[in-house]
Amino acid sequence: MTPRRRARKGEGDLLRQEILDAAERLLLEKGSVEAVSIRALAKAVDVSPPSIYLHFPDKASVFFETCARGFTRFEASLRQAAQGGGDAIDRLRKMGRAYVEFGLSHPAEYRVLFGGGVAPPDDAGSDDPGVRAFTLVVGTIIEGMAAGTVRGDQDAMALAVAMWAAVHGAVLVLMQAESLSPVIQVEPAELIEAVIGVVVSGLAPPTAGAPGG
Amino acid sequence: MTPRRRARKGEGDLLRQEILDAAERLLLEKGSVEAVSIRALAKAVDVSPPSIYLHFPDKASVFFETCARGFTRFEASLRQAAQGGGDAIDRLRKMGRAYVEFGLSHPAEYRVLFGGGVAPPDDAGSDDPGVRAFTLVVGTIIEGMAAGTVRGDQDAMALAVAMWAAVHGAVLVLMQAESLSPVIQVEPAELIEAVIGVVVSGLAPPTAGAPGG
DNA sequence: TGTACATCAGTGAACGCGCGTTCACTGATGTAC
DNA sequence: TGTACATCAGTGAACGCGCGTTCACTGATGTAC
Repeated sequence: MTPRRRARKGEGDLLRQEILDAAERLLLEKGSVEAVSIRALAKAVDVSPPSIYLHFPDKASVFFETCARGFTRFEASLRQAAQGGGDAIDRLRKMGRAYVEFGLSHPAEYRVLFGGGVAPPDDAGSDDPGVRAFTLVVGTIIEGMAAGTVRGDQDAMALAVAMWAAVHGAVLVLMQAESLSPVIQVEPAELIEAVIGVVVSGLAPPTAGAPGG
Repeated sequence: MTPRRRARKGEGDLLRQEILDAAERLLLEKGSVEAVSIRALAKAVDVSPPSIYLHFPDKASVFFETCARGFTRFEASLRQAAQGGGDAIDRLRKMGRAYVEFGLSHPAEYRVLFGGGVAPPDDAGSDDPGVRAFTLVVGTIIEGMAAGTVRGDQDAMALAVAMWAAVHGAVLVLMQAESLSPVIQVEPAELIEAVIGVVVSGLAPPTAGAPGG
């Protein structure tokens, strides 16, 4: 391998960024951290494997950093949805859409972020962007309860988990949409709206006399 | 290693079953097929690695068969819930509980079955137990629509996917309940009921004037 | 019942592979004089 | 401006490891005579 042109002064971070970009790309392609080797990563950025270690202490660190970037983007997209106008229910609907769309457009990254594979650093505490995103949902639900547009007969946190679980499941189910298509003959876009529609109307106050949760 | 006492006549399947049992146990312990090696499996049944190949053509076959057993049990438990009394909504609620309880009591197996890792055989078609279980949900929803207890303004298949996604997400979120506990201070049992309550009331006909899905 | 033999469920050793990581080395870049 | 030198981002080769799988072999079991 002819040596990569050595980084000039001020270009020290160039390879580092290339590595992170390639890690993200390969993760998307391969679907899991285990399936992306340091060797493959090095090849993708046209560098020898040991070069990776000039920029990261070990493999886990590379993917941890990749995930940190992903989480930050995810939170930003949910926050943007939460800041749109409308009442709490409208905003919850928008956040649900943003969540599902993020997941479906970054499937491998999503899997890594929310698959429980990579734990956020212990020192992140509630500064973890995933936690911040969840907190956005909780806050919106509490606002809705105060305004009477969200049912008040359940714990706000429990309702937020319900919403979170539903959209999380929706992403995973829709990711397999191709393999499901022989069974389910419905358009993906319609499925997204159906899932969000069901869970959001489940968040509304129960009709008097209807079976509660 | 002192040779395992050779199987006697009629005991030919003994080791085979021990292997499948151990595979299931190790899968639960390790959490993924990749994390369970043939060598570890052999050690667990106190046999040399090549012995596995006397009973299965390769590693994938061992875990495929393990999963087939799991899927069958899963479908049975959902079917039992579906056969309970009550109207469609009641039965959907029971099926939801059965789904979540199955997932939480067989976490690793659940991950393998529904994580998209192991595909059902192509020749299974709609005889695949997973598909049969899903079909149960669709059928119950259609019954409910006919009886007017389930909303008729959406495709039955789409509503079934919504329900499926919600309970699937619930299982995965609740599996990480320990790591979530600093964030969510709600009892798991309460969370299960909240998720099912939300999705089931979202399946009911929308209140006139309320925002539909 | 006793003995020679076929069967076949088990074995230990070894295969080639890709992995993460370490090591001593190289040579272009930038700098001190 | 020219030259000797320090720096350090890159390199190729090799490490030890565990993996799935194959192979020729073994020896208890069951059977034919």
